[in-house]
Amino acid sequence: MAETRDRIVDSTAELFRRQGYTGTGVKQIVTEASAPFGSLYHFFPGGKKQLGEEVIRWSGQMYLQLFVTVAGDAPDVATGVERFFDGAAETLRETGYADACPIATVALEVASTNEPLRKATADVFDSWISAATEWFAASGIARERARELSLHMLSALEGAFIFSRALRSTEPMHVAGAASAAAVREALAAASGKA
Amino acid sequence: MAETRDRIVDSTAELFRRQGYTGTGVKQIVTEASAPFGSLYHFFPGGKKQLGEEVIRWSGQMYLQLFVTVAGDAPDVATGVERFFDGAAETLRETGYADACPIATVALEVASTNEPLRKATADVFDSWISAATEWFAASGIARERARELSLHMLSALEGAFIFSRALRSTEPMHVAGAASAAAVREALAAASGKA
DNA sequence: GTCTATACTTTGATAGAC
DNA sequence: GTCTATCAAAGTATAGAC
Repeated sequence: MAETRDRIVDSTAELFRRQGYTGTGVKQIVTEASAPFGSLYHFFPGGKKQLGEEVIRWSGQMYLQLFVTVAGDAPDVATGVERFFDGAAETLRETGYADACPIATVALEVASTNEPLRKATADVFDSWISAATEWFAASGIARERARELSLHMLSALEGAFIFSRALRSTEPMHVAGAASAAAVREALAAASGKA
Repeated sequence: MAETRDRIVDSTAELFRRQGYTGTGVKQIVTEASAPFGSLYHFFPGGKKQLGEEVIRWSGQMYLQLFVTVAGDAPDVATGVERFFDGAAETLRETGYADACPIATVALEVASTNEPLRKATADVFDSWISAATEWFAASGIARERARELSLHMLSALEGAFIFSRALRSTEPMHVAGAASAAAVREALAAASGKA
């Protein structure tokens, strides 16, 4: 079994993604993590706020890593995009439409109510956008176009999470994935045609 | 000044969209609505749950109406799409990135925790998808393609709200709007080419 | 319909023994 | 580091006078 501190972070991340920040209580966190109540305030003297910020940043890194692993293994970027969306759809189905983006719910909750946490979500999103932009650019797509593609793809992904979870259907995720992959293929064709 | 009941619904909708369901308290609602505390339970005997469900459905209708008004006035569907996204970006900027989708935050919060409210968000989303599909189909786009376009466009819209609010930037919304409009133009060209 | 007071529960957080 | 008891505040909801 992992360290107490790690279990707390892990459980919090899982609860945040399903119930959001305000919907998750510290008592529920320590119960889920099988951790002593006192340990939460031992490791996170700043309480729920400090824990929340750390979980947002950590979850964001993990999810970026997942993207790199799943999409980076594909033969080309368009296929990589499609695989990532299909994987997200499969995860949704397997978990009863619970496990989606680890920080989207929190991001919407705190955007207008909690500046430190909002900043944390913004930093995570910036890191995703930068990583995707670099990835597309490495395939020969002009940097400006690569950034637009990244923003549109990530927006489609996040929005598809909302629809798929609410409708309990993988259709929105599969459609968004196919459309995003198509946009990437087009950009690739335009880039190679120009070269 | 509007009726007490209407003010309660209106204020709740505004608070839900900024802070979500769990983040909004009934005391805050009546304060914001300048309504007597007892009136909330007079008009909504089912309490916060009943009020929440009604607000979700009402907000969803209002937002669909806004879409029809803004996008329906445009000379063609692609321009309509672009105008709606640009309008959303403008609203975000004007309100300090607070006023986005009226039910997205709630939808993510309740998707795995509150079945009646989840159902309400699903019904609203279904109505949006159907309306957009009909709208695209009326321009000659094949119904199946029209549905895909609708899902992708609405996903991009919702996702762009997340990024724009967190990053406090209209860029994601403008990019998503331009990309969605481009996809619609392509579908229109394919439809007229085939005819 | 309005308004106040209040009951009951849950929340985040702290103290202090071990 | 662990664990329990407990606090003050905020949450939802109800009762009853007006």
